Amino acid sequence: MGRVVIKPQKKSNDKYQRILDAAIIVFAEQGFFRSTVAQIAKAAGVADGTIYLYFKNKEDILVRIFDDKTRQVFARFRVAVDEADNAIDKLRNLIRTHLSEFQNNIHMAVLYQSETHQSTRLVEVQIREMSKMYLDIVSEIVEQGQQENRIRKNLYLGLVKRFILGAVDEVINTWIHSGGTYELASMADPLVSLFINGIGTPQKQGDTSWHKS
Amino acid sequence: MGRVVIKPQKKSNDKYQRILDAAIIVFAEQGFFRSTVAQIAKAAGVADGTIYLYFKNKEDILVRIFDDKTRQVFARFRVAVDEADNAIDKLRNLIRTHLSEFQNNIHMAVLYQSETHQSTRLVEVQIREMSKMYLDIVSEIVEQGQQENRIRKNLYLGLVKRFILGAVDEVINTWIHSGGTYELASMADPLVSLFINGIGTPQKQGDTSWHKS
Amino acid sequence: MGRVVIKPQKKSNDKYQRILDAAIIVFAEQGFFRSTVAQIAKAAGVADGTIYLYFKNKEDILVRIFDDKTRQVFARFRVAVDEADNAIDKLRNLIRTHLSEFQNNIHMAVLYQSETHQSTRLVEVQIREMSKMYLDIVSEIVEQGQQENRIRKNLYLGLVKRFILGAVDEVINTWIHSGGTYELASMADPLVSLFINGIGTPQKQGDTSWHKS
Amino acid sequence: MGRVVIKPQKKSNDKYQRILDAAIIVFAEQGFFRSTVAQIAKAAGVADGTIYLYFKNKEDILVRIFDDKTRQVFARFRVAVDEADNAIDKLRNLIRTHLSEFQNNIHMAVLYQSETHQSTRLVEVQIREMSKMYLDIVSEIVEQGQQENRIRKNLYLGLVKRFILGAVDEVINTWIHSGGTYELASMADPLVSLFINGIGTPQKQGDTSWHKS
DNA sequence: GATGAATGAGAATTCATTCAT
DNA sequence: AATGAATGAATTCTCATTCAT
Repeated sequence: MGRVVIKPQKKSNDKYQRILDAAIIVFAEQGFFRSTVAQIAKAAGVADGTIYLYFKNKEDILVRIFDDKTRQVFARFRVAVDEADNAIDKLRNLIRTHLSEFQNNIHMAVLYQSETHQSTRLVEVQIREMSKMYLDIVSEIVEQGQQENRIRKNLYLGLVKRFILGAVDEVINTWIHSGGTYELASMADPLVSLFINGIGTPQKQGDTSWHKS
Repeated sequence: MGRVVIKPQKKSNDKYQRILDAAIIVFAEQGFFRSTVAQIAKAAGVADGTIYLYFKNKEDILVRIFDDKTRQVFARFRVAVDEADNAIDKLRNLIRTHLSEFQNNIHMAVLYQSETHQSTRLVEVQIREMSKMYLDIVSEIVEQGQQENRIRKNLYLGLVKRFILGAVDEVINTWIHSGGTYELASMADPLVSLFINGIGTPQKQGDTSWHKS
Repeated sequence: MGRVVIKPQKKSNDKYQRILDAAIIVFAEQGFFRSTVAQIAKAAGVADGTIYLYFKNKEDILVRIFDDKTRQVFARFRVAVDEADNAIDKLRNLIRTHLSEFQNNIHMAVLYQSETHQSTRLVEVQIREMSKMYLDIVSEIVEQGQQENRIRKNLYLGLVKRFILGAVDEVINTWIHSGGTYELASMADPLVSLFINGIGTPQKQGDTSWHKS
Repeated sequence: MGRVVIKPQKKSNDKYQRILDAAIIVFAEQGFFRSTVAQIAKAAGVADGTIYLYFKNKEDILVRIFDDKTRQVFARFRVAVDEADNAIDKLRNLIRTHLSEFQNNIHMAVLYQSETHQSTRLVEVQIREMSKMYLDIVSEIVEQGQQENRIRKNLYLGLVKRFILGAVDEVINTWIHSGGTYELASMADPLVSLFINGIGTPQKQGDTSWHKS
């Protein structure tokens, strides 16, 4: 996949990309089931039949979107995290990148939200993989934070990961349903603060941890 | 099959409920668009045409599910919250009820997760209303907690609400995709602890702001 | 329940009439195929199933309408014709009655127009019979007129009958599609005049009609 | 007109015509409502779905039949009329063409008879337009005849038009219901004679003959 | 490779008719 | 007799996919 530049290949690749990009928009705007292959073809500026030269069927388009596009996005998460040193900064970089990538790509954000919350996912494998990748990064950060003594040690890591991912997801979902207007990335710092400090008053002995009762 | 004869209720209400209950299962298992009216009819033990005596069309079934079922569930949240005195306990009751209601109603949980994360929702109005109801309860609790000095005052309330709802949602979503096997309600206390205390180490005094690096 | 036996019988008859009358209106307004049995039942103020106590099926309603109602109307044509002495007056009475009956019964007029011009008539037998009855009356009148020397003898009777019936029908059809507003019966005299005198200028002599007498 | 235009293809034009022609026959034989799209497709030798590449829906097929076919027919009336000089000959040409066109096109004749006599017409606009066109031609002829002193001047023109059109229509309708067997066009001359001379005895002021042959 | 016309399986919905009450 | 809920056959229309050009 890396060498490139052979003419027919390039041209094909061009159509492949155009179809993929068109599909992202059409799927995001109408949902997978309400979208028709004809709509995607029209949006991509190709004939209906051409779709089937590049994709096995309608569902395959969705699968490839997740294969190609979301992998790229998630790769950037890795980079962003590696750019920071301590756990808190890593977490902040992760969330900031997460929010800004989705902000720059509202159609992918919509697709991702929609597909991840389906019970019978069309892209089950891909989502599991990406979800795991994301949660592994968070795990890594949390564990580093614990070593750095910036993050508490008596945590249920499996839950902490959901806690963080879920909050970020919901912020994105709210943004989507508001029409994607306001500045999403600016939510990163306040979110990290909530993750780290919680909402409780710090001065109290305040331990309401779950293992108590 | 012969001994226990359950009388077919002459009350049409019976059929209405049977169709509704059947639809919840079918929609949850296959998704709205992959489900056919014939499947629902079969699951409900009625003829295809009978569906249309009780529902305007396929979409109307989904709308009524949200109108009827989820309202009932959300009414219980209110009750649970009112049973507690202080804000922390209210929050714990809310989340515990939320989790246990969805645990007892996995199909509704699936439907709810799916519909709330669609971009073009079929039940937009209902979801907006319920979402607002839920977030209002959370607001109320947070504000009471601030008066009780149990919850910090320098909070961005709009974000705090998403932060809490998102985390709970993600816990439910994870549970659904694990097959709904483990005890969901037991996540309530650990979650509340995370909300209140965050994941940061508490020993640092006075640092409650997020912009301090 | 068995005490009063007379009432139900009368009541039944009442229901029969109500259904028939309701059906005439519904069929006229929507056409036979677009009308539903449920609509007729509702218009008649009876239950759907009740229709089937009085009529074999939907088509049977239409048949009975023609059997009952139109026979009554055509009976009056006979009476009107018999009230006049000479052929011209008989023709005038026939047409005047025809127009005024249909004017007083626009829904029947609509039904009649519609059904008589269908290729596969649902009431073929009835229409043939009534058509014959009408044309026979016209024949009778024309023949009497020929004996009275009021009507030409070198006529193709089969055509003359159509010529008269067609013109009257078209006048009615035009009236229907104008909304049935103006005075239909007033067309009788001018029509008869056209039938008798034609539209040609009378002054010429030395007749050469279309076939050599 | 702002109708939705369906792609006029070169090769597909063939299919368009085949569907149209098949539909004329199917509609004529069974009536619009009893005809199914599947029947038309089968008669045209195409798949059911193919119909919808060329027509918006079932009703659209009927509309296009009237748009396309009947306009052609009516155009010929104009030509036939223009070929004659005096009013009587024009009228004869009109009626002769009318009868022979419908004779050569019995299915269209059936469709036309049926649709024009419906109260709620599916092709209201088209029929109104064609009806007006026809009646305008008749008006023109009559007025010319009056100038030529071949047609009486004290006529109610609105009625005369109906009188002529109705008689012709009825002759066609009778022919249709006889099975379309005999020679329809041969009715033209006798009909014109009836229009001109009427059926009354000319004894008063002599003859009412309309032409010298 | 591209095309887009053609296909036909499949789905939603309607409604005449039946039948238990 | 009267009801009207229930039925399911029948119909219209959509759209993913194919294939001849």
